[in-house]
Amino acid sequence: MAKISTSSPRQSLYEKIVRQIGLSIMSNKFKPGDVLLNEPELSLQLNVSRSVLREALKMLGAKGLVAFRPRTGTRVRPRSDWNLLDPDVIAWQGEVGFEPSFLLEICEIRLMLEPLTARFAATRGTAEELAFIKDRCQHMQDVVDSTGDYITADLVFHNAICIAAHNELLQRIMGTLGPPLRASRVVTSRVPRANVEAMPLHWSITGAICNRDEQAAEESMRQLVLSTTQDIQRALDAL
Amino acid sequence: MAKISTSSPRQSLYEKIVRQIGLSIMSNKFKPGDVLLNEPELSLQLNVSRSVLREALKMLGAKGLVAFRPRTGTRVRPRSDWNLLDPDVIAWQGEVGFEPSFLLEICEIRLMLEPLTARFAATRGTAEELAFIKDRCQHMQDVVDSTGDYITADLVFHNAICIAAHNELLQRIMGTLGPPLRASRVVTSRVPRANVEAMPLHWSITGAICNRDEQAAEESMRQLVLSTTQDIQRALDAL
DNA sequence: TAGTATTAAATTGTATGACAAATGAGGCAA
DNA sequence: TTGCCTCATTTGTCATACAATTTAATACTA
Repeated sequence: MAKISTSSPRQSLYEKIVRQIGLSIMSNKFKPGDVLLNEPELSLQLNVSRSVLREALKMLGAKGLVAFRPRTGTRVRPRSDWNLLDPDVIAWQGEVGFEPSFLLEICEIRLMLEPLTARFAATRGTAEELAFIKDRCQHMQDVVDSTGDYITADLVFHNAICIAAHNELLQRIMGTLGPPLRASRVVTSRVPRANVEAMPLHWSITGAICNRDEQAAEESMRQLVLSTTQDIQRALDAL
Repeated sequence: MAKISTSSPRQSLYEKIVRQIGLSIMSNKFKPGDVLLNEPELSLQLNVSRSVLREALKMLGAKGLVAFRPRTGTRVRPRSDWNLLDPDVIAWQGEVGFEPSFLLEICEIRLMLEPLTARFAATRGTAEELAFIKDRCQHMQDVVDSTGDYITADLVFHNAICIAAHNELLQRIMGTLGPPLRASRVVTSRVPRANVEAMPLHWSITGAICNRDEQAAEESMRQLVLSTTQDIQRALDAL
């Protein structure tokens, strides 16, 4: 088995600093509106040179997390300015723990995107892509009893459909929404029956797409997402 | 009248460099896979210090445009890795000229998002928010003969609906999709009749939302987006 | 006193030079 | 051929100095 490390083979110093400050912002250690320590002091406190600190801050600035002004300092921007779809921003939020409201918002976005995605897959998917979808659906069936594997297989399945829809921007959005979805699935998959009970819907989606039945593909996908959303909502309420 | 400048009151040097290299990438002057000049030479060529160049490159790296490796150099990443929803990335693409395929992809995303957005607005919008939607619809009517104003009014109208839907993530996505939408509207609005002919649909959306009629709101919004998409498609085909 | 211009201090912005660390390529040997 | 070693190239990191910008205090004037 190769390296498992999710993110840090050999992280550069500036990458560590980016991550560290990014996490500090997500965890509300630095709140929006707050002014960070000035660069010389902050670099001293983090034990890095000012160059490294600045490069890290610039990266955070590029993600919309902070803004710079001479004399005033570096300020954490309001949440509405953050690039919420930036992979790092999403990942850091996940490490700190997603807000339930954020997860529900993602479910809503998914409810908007996925049904039409399935429709487009049915319309435009190549024979190979449809075969792959079917294959991945079968794989879900195979690992239906293994919670962790099932979640991964589920994400791969939905991603396969997304690829068949032939929309690069859509793939990008769904891709960045993957990790939070995984997070919410972990919650819902506590109930072992949920996986088994969701399989019929997955099969009907797969069947509809492979039969080029746009309408059925869209509708069954809508049902699936609705059902998943309800599961997540219930699970979050139970906390 | 205050400053009109759309973007550059007094741009810092590193901001100029970010923009410059970013545009070079978008315009395919640096293609994905290409290796940039090494930092000392590039900084010499751009006439800035290596610090400034590095901070700029780090910002581009934060947006997924480039990757760094010792000895190998700084390489332009494949388009699939770009943060396509980053405001700057979108803006730079726009300055260079959007790919027609990209605009069509955006239309598809819009077709996915907006109908349900209208539905949620009908369900969850406050009285003030609904009043504002109505107000903005009226404003569209008022400026229906002024192409430029109409496009802006249209974007504001759709944004008002988005706000009433109460989904922060959705607002973010629609917000970043705004500029490219404006770009495509500029194409379609050449046909003067298009504006006038679209008004009835806008009014029925507004009416449905204000009457809390979710179903009608969703459906009429779907019709509007479909019709707009067809206009854009025709306009692009005609090029 | 009020209002305005000036000055000063604090912070980011920019430049330069030096060295460390990592990596890929080529040569060398088993 | 294969594996190891050496070396050159490039990014990574550090330190220091000074410029530019902006806010705030201060002095000055009406």
